[in-house]
Amino acid sequence: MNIGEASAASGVSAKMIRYYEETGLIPVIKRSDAGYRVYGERDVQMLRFVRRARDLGFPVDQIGELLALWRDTSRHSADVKHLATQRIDELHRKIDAMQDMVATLQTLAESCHGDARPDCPILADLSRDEQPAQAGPRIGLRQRE
Amino acid sequence: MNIGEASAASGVSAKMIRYYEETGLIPVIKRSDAGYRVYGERDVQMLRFVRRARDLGFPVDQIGELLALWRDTSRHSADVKHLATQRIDELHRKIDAMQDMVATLQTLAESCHGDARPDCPILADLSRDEQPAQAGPRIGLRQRE
DNA sequence: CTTGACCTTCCCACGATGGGAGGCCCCATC
DNA sequence: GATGGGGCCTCCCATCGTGGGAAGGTCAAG
Repeated sequence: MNIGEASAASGVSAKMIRYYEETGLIPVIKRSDAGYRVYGERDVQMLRFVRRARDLGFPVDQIGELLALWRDTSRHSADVKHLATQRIDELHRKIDAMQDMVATLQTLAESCHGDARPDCPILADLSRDEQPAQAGPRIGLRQRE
Repeated sequence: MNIGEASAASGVSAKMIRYYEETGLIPVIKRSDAGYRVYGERDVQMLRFVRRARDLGFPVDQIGELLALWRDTSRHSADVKHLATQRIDELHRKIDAMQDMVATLQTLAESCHGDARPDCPILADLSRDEQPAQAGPRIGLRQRE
């Protein structure tokens, strides 16, 4: 099976399959005489595994760990469960942060007339003077600083 | 005020201030004879505005719109409110998606013993065969082997 | 044998951010 | 006036996951 078929069967784009191989997330695949990558059923299964895990929001390094556990038939299910619950905790933290943002935005939006007048507390709040020193528990989806 | 002071006063790193200027999010700042960027109070206020909006998770292009509204003293507060409520909706959608992930992960984790045995439904589920949602109409894929 | 879908590698781009090199500039201290 | 250190400048590179595209080799069907 060539990369195109493997892509169609796994739902991972050919670009990303090559990228995963290059970065070591998945092992180097054997080649045909012409240099084409040749995939087997097991490889497709592995790619599907990666895609599902990405869909669930696992970061790539965690997927590497999951893959290692998947390949290791003597692995402890506790290890897998640990990664899953860890991921659940992370998601909860992000959800909380986003709910905080929603609350702030809602407060601001409610105090904004929403008419043709130019005064809007949202803009006033955004530029208000505050102490930027204690950047605080940097809510937000990106890991900055 | 030089960029370092503006950075400290606004909470935006000097790197990012230059980046925002380069990408047009904020206007080009005037320079001293030596080529140093020189900031005024109003500029610092603008940078604070940007940082606050980033903290609230606004994507950069939306911040550009907000900034335009902020500068435009004749703007309609309805425009601002619209952006805010739009952002609230987006956040709600993301929160829902993440809660779905949490639910899936929790179901999987609950059905995993979490002991030393190698069988764990999480791994089985991740590699299970499913219809990969056919990424697109890939014309004429050759069927070999 | 031609055609064209497919494969290969390599380079570029995004968005937002940080790191660092190499080179000016400014001010304080000697 | 000279020297030193720290701030500033512009570039380049890296991240992370993904897509786009060019240039060129391969393969199967007509």
